Amino acid sequence: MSKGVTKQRDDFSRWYTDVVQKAELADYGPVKGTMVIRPYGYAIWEAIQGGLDGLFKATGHVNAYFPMFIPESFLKKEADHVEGFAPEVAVVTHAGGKELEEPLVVRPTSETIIWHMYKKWISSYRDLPLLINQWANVVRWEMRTRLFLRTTEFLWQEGHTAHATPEEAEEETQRMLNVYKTFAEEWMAMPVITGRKSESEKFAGAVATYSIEAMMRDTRALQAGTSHNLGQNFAKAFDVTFQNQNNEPEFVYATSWGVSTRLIGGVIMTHGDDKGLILPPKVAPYQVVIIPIFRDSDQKKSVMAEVYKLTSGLRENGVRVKVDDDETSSPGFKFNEWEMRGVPVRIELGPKDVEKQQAVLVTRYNGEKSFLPLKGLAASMPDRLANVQQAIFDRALKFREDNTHHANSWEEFQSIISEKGGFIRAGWNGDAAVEEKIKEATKATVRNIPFDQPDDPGKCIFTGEPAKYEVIFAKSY
RNA sequence: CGAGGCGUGGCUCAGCCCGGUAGAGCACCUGCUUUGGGAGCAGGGGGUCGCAGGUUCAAAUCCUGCCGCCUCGACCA
Repeated sequence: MSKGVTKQRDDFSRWYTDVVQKAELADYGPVKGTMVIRPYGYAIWEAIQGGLDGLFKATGHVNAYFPMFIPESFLKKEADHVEGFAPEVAVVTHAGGKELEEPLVVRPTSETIIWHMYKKWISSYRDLPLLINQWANVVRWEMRTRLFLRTTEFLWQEGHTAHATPEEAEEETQRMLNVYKTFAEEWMAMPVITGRKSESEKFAGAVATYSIEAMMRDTRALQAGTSHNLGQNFAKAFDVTFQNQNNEPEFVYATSWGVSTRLIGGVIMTHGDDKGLILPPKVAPYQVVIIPIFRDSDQKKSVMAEVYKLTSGLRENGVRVKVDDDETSSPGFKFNEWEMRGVPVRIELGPKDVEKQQAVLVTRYNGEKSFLPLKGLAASMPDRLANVQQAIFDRALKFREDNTHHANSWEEFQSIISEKGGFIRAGWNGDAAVEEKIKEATKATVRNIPFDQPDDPGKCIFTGEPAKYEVIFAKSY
């Protein structure tokens, strides 16, 4: 591993790829656009899965698994859906040494196969709601790819629910969007704006799409999760009806919602600095790394005795701790290495510390160094980690606020986008053609229409007409 | 698909113009000395120069074709 990474200020994209590879989160696969998620990166994903899965279960969902191969004809059953996904599906035409009777598509998302199955499982209002989630991989043949942010194959979870009324479906759609908001903010320390997507950006086959949008450290926007109200579109396409309490047949109402390994990209770009990753304690594979320091075997003995005592104390307090006792690399090397990997807290313990019964503690996000008595250190760690978690959230929120602007005229809008970047809150008349023109002129798009609306959305930034909403404009990933 | 660029040890690249023993830094291995912010010295292993043809006494180097990758545009969690 060579020293350092490209500075964020010099080239943010290169900084990102450098960090991903040097922190050993991921590497490129041999097929264009594919990604190998390395153990350290996968451990972050496991922490994300663990947190989200708990929130899904707490809201009544259960996990299941549906096949990766879908008959090509399924995809064609919903008009918008096929139109949206056809260009990016991988199709299997040969298998078992023969050409297949019907080609199979590798799922780009699972609505079609799931609704095919739901038809078999739903017949009465008593079968509803049906609240299923799956953790899976999906494949979308994208033209331009970037590790974690957009890869040909990626890991995600997709929730697919079935309801008896449109109100229930809408309620579920919003509930899960809020689960995503809670997770993003409380686990990943990534502040997000919830809102509805414009017609042009909504999911292929949805009635309405809602999203959480976060700001990265280069002030661009990242769509970090989406929740869709699918109405009866898929129920109609797959003929899924239930008998209601009046003994009448009715099409089922659907939702789907998902987040992906893109979240890892989000956490990197929300908190990272020129020394590398900064991980929120709640999703960090290791929350504390201990680096023992010694010269000879006598020192090693006394230092390691304290290290093991401290380690077991931390574990008893529920802290994920790593002891880096590799004797082939120097302490200085390890400091840099674990900073690159974003471990929230580093503890140095050497002969001087054993003598004084103290340890050196350095917090990653601000580089603060303190000397603390060994006594009580382990017990205080959960609180310290909680403080770090809160501090990096606050810092990210302040960054977003500092880089969110209001524009009152088209000229002002253009100059903000070209000179400052960031989010712009501005009025929009809701016209897709206007949205497209703004995109052509500035590359900024409507990220979402925030739920949090002012009493008067003002005038449309482009046409000057009365605005329908105040929306978030930004350049995005 | 349109426009540029690049393929040489694991990585980053030099060498190519002007044909003649395949190199550097990092990484790796061994030994000794080191270890509180990316240790030092000594020794060592590792490359069909993307692939296939051609020119030549001789090709990493010149010519032709093919393949792959990267950057920028049209698609997107």
